[in-house]
Amino acid sequence: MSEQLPDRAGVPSQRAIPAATVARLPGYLRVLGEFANGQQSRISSSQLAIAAGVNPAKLRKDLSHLGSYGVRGVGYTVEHLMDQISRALGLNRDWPVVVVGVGHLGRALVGYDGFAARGFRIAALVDANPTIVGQHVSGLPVHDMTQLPALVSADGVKIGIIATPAVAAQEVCDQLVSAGVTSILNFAPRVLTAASGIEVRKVDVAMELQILSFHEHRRDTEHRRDPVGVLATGGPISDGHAGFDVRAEVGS
Amino acid sequence: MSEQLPDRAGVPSQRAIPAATVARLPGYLRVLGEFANGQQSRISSSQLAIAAGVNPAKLRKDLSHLGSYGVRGVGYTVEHLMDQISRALGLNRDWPVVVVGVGHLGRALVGYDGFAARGFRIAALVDANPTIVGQHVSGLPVHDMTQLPALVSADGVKIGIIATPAVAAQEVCDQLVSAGVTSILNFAPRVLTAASGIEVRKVDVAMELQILSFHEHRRDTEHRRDPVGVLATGGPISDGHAGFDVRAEVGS
DNA sequence: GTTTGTGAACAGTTTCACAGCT
DNA sequence: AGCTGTGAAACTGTTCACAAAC
Repeated sequence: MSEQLPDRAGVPSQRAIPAATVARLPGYLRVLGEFANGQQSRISSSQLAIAAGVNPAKLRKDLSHLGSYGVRGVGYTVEHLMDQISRALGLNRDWPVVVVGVGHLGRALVGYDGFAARGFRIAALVDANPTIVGQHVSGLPVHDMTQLPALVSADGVKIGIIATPAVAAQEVCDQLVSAGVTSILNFAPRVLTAASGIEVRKVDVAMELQILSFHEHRRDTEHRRDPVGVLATGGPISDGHAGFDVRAEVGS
Repeated sequence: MSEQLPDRAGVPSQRAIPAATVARLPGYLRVLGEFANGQQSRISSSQLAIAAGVNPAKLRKDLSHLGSYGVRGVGYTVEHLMDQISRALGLNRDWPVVVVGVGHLGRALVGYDGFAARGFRIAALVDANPTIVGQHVSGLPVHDMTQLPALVSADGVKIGIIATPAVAAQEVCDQLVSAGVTSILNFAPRVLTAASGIEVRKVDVAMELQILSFHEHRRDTEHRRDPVGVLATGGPISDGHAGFDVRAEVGS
């Protein structure tokens, strides 16, 4: 941030992008894609920020971490910005992905178009259930778990998705890691333990609903105690999208 | 935190639970449930913290915001703690939920057991597609969008789930809000705009994958430039689960 | 002895406000 | 004029370390 490594070549330093920034870049990228479709070739920080649901200053600081330079007095070039963000995220290549667990959720994931749109290609489907193995889902065959190491190494798969029941998740995680996967997206409601170099992220619907429940509950009890205004209760949860106007932009 | 409101009755203040804490409470609750199943009635902060994948100090601070008191030298009572967390999250009641969009994803959600387990009851399924309307999914009829206001008010639904294609999401969001829903979980890859009192959370698979892609990309480029160690690149992304041992506990 | 609860130090993130460039 | 990039301030969140309680 303040530490500006000189960086070997004249390449703008992409060292040390803050975690919070990385988590927002995909959102910017999607919104930029919409502007590009709308034939717009230049965009200002406030235009993009409002569309992405963030504060303009935050957006500019985020972009500054990429070494991405807009033009003062003018704004950013939509295409150039998309290119820079894609590069920072490593999206200018194809990422083969293996999906373990081909139940309802796994099928929903396989059928999701947003996958291919960003360069994620489903390289293989794997399941432990013998009645599912051998089926074809969206044109892809479902393999047995024993095939996992071969499938992963054949395609150089580094990203795995766990869409199994909770009880199987840790075992699947271990097998993915020993097959060579180093990034995991876990949909099972279970804490996963993995070696320290492995990046594990989770999507947990029940947890999200419980957070919403908290808000509804708070709303109730506050109305009861304080019918006029809102007591100090701390801002939005977790991702911390700050609403900054009457209509708050939320989500990505 | 430092401000200790005296609070009207002798009730421990549950004012101002930090957003980051609220986001972790569901995880604690699940892990506690596992210990309860295992017949364990008392638990220490470090035991629970390790199982939940967080730092023990963080866990204790989180619990202290609930006014939840353990016993020094002993630990916490599993059942009492579950009760306190449930209460803080508003889970000691039933929450009817409406699901809009009954495609692959919607069906996966409807079939997900974790729902009912925490008191979330699917009150209604709604879809805009005439070929889906009238079908039964997991025993529940799919209603037409025009029925939304009636369904929501009949059951006092406050929580809505959007599982539609991206193009429909904002329109659905508006309709949910005008029907009386005040908390929304959005699965569509689209920024939603809603009135400031409405709580919107999102689940975005493509975004999660892109964050994993960033990590894989960074791993690649670092190995290339710095084969020995790891350069300063900032910690884990977003939720900030700090690994604090050789095996990092991740997820919830 | 053990373990909690918490002030204080630290780290990360957001926002402000303005200098600097077009 | 307009808009970006960025120090500095403000805020939020995490971790340490220890006094207090059992």
